[in-house]
Amino acid sequence: MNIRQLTFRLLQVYVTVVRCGSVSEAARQLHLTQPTVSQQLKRLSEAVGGGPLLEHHAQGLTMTATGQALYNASRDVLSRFEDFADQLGPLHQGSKGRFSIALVNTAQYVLPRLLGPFSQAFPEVDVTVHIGNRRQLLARFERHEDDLYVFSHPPALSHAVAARFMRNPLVAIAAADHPLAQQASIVMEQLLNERLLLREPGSATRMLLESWLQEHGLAMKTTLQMASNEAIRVGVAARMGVAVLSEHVLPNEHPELAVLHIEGLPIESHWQFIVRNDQRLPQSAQRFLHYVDEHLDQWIEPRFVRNELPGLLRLYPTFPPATDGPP
Amino acid sequence: MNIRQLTFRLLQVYVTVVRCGSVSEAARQLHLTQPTVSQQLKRLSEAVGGGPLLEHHAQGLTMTATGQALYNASRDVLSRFEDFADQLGPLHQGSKGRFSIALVNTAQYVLPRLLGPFSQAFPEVDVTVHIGNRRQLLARFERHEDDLYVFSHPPALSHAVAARFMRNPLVAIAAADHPLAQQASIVMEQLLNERLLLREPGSATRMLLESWLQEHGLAMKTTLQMASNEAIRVGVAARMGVAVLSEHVLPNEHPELAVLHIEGLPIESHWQFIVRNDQRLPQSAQRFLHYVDEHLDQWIEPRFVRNELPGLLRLYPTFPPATDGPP
DNA sequence: GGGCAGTATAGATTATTATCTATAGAATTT
DNA sequence: AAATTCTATAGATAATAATCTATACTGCCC
Repeated sequence: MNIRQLTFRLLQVYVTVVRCGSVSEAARQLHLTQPTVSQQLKRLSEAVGGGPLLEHHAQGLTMTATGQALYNASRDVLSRFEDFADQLGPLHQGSKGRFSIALVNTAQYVLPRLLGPFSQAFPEVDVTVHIGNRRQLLARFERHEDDLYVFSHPPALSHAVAARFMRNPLVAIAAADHPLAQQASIVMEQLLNERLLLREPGSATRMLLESWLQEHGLAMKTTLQMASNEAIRVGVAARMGVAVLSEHVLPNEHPELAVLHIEGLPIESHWQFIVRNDQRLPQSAQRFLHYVDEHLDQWIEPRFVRNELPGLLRLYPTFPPATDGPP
Repeated sequence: MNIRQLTFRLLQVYVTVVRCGSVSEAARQLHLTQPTVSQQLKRLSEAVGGGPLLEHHAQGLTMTATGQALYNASRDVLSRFEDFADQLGPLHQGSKGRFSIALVNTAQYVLPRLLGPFSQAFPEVDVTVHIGNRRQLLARFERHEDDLYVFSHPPALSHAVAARFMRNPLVAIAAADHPLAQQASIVMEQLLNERLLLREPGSATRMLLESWLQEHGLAMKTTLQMASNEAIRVGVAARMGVAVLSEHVLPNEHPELAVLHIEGLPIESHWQFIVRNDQRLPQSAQRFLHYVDEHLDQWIEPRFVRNELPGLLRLYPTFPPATDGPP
């Protein structure tokens, strides 16, 4: 590999092409013509010298093994220099920068409570938030699209580490004047006789409920799928049926709704941060995790706190590293 | 910072200049003329745009804060691409590459037992070993010159993590026919009445002994400084005096020497790996640590094993990462 | 088979980079 | 103070890189 003719620009172009999955599209994003990008790729491939980087298949590009390795290295290196660029001005340490975080739908109710104070404390950090259901998030995770992920049910962790930070109990709700709302103790079978309002298959909440039922040898009967948690909440209040929802989805005051007392509920689950360990974590994202660790107790009700961040933060030691070095 | 006109070559030049502490010297090493290097520095500084990088002082160069940050980033980035280059051929994972390790003098007796099998198992890894006394090693450590360090008495750990891996007991020895050699129990005061052969101040062995004595309110009397542990060993056999030495320095069979039974001895100390955490650890070095962790028991006598590597290795998770990636 | 979108190659132009020699200024040593 | 060593600047040149336009080659979709 001829490192002498390796430019950061070249890597930027390469990463863009991979991200876009298309040479032409990348050219457009970079405000270049398509032949330029093609030629850059060629030069890069020659500089690297490990055979071709990309292959053209039916739908879009595929990376070769070399291409994949180069992609990983490029991302790491570009990220490292973004961090450096952020350190430039007044010597902030991760208090300036950019990172992206992807959330499962349900977490969007609680994450603002962490992100809000954080971005107030570090206004110079740009946070990009992506919200999606579990399936979408898994795709993003596979493609290394974000720096941080919040899952309820984590993906296979061979290339990632997790830290739970918050309890996410699922409770059953019904309209306040629903017959079941009066009973002191209900068994799940009774609930299943009602019409059950559900999120789409693949959503974390639904998966949790399904696996809980399966464990207890039960199955759903009448169900009605709805697109969002709000829709479900409103639907329950309007007596369309009952639902099992994250407790956090409920507003603080909910006069039209009643939490049912079902044996075995609430179903315990947790939100957790997931960090890839085959990919650099930007300083600003490290800063965020540290900040959350320090302030979690102040931001959310004690009964929901479950802070496993210290274990994760051990991976990013002695932060901030401050200034140091040879004389 | 204009990342577009940032070349790996420029970073290489910069790192070399910093390492050499001199523009001219760097030019020589790089087979360039001095003005070329000067100008490269200028261009780099302009590309970075965070003010000057270096300052010329009385003795050599000093980095500015920006310069230091750039130096760190450059080292990381170059190291990352070296790893990538090593992955190129047949897809080895850290089984090809290069890293450097710095040892305290005493450890040179035991480290070959780890490095030997390792480089037999991974013949494609180049290991550079530096041996020095504690003082020299600290200087190297400060200057980020190596990837791995082996200390007995670790430096301040604010930018590093440590893992002990081996006991290093210090014992008192005398000639086999020395009067003390016959006694079943000796107190340290008796030993101090003999002439004590010592390493130079700053050596780890000597420091340990001194601090042990200080703790017990004792001080040395007649001493004789010698340059190496072998010299001391031979000196003791030749009845020049007695000594306190690492047990590992003794040959397996030592008919001319006797280990004395002194109360409070052996002084317990440990060898430990030190890894900077403000600097990337090359894959091959990670590989080495993993390998040591796995095979330590087979390589050294059980009574000397003290393996704290797992704690350290948690920092470098899921190794090797194998091939993975977006579809 | 004729478009159409994506990609690659060729040739040309301009901008930038890498490098040199020569020289001058600073600092250090003698 | 002279000599030596280091560093910076200027001017010149060859090499390389970045980029374009124009064109040709792919598949794929009707």
